[in-house]
Amino acid sequence: MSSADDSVQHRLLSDEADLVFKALADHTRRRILVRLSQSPDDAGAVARDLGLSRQAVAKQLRILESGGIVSSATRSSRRVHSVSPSQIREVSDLLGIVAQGWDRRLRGIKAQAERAGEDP
Amino acid sequence: MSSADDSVQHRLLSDEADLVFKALADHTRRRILVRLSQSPDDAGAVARDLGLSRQAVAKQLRILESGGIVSSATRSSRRVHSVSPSQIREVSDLLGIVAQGWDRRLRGIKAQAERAGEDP
DNA sequence: TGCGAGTGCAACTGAATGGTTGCACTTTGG
DNA sequence: CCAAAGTGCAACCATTCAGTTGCACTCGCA
Repeated sequence: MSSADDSVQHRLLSDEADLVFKALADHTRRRILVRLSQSPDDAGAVARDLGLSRQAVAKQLRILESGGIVSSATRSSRRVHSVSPSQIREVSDLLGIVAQGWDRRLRGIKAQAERAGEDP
Repeated sequence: MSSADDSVQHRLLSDEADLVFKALADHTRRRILVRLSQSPDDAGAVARDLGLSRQAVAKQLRILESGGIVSSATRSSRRVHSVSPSQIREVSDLLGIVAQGWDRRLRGIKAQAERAGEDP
């Protein structure tokens, strides 16, 4: 096991990863994400489009923000939320490395795994 | 608004995506994933390593399987679970496109969107 | 033949969570 | 000046869910 694997596994199990994955795990939050990607807006406008209460959307936006997936800017009394792709790209890259690593490892493991299974 | 965006948004909101994201959202499941990536094994062995009951691990393995993230092979009375990277790669690519798309939208570039998104 | 180690299924519990409602506050515009 | 529309905070409800426990089953081996 290389130190690169250690780094990936550590990041996979970090608190930050937990926030990002949890933020992406909910269907409503992904709907908000899609809606926000079309045009940044305040919680009320998003709520009207998705057929939810303003507070429900605000709550989910807080979770999305905690994962760093959306960012907000307060303008006078309004709060405009927009998608910030950096964290999404981070997770994408991380999972890409993970899949690649396991692909490589699977090729090596396959033979001995079968042998060990056939004759333990 | 290209058809590529429609495809990405549809996949982001699909039931399948829901299963995958939910499977990745839990810390214990990611620990199981990491453990399984080091060597495929049965639920009991994983449970012993992680300090959990066998049934708890089996339950999480079922969720991981429903998301297509791990696959299992029954050998006699044992069930050996291993990571299957295809679904992880799928999510990685999806999020990559999403982040890229939003980056691109900020710059107003559309040419690559049509090429990158052939509709299935 | 029987014991140990593996499996699945099911019920239960406690915690987390998504959504609603209600209230108090700030800002804008007629 | 005051109503409309925005904000945050908090309590409450229903549902989901991770983990445990218990039971019945199958397989391999001594």
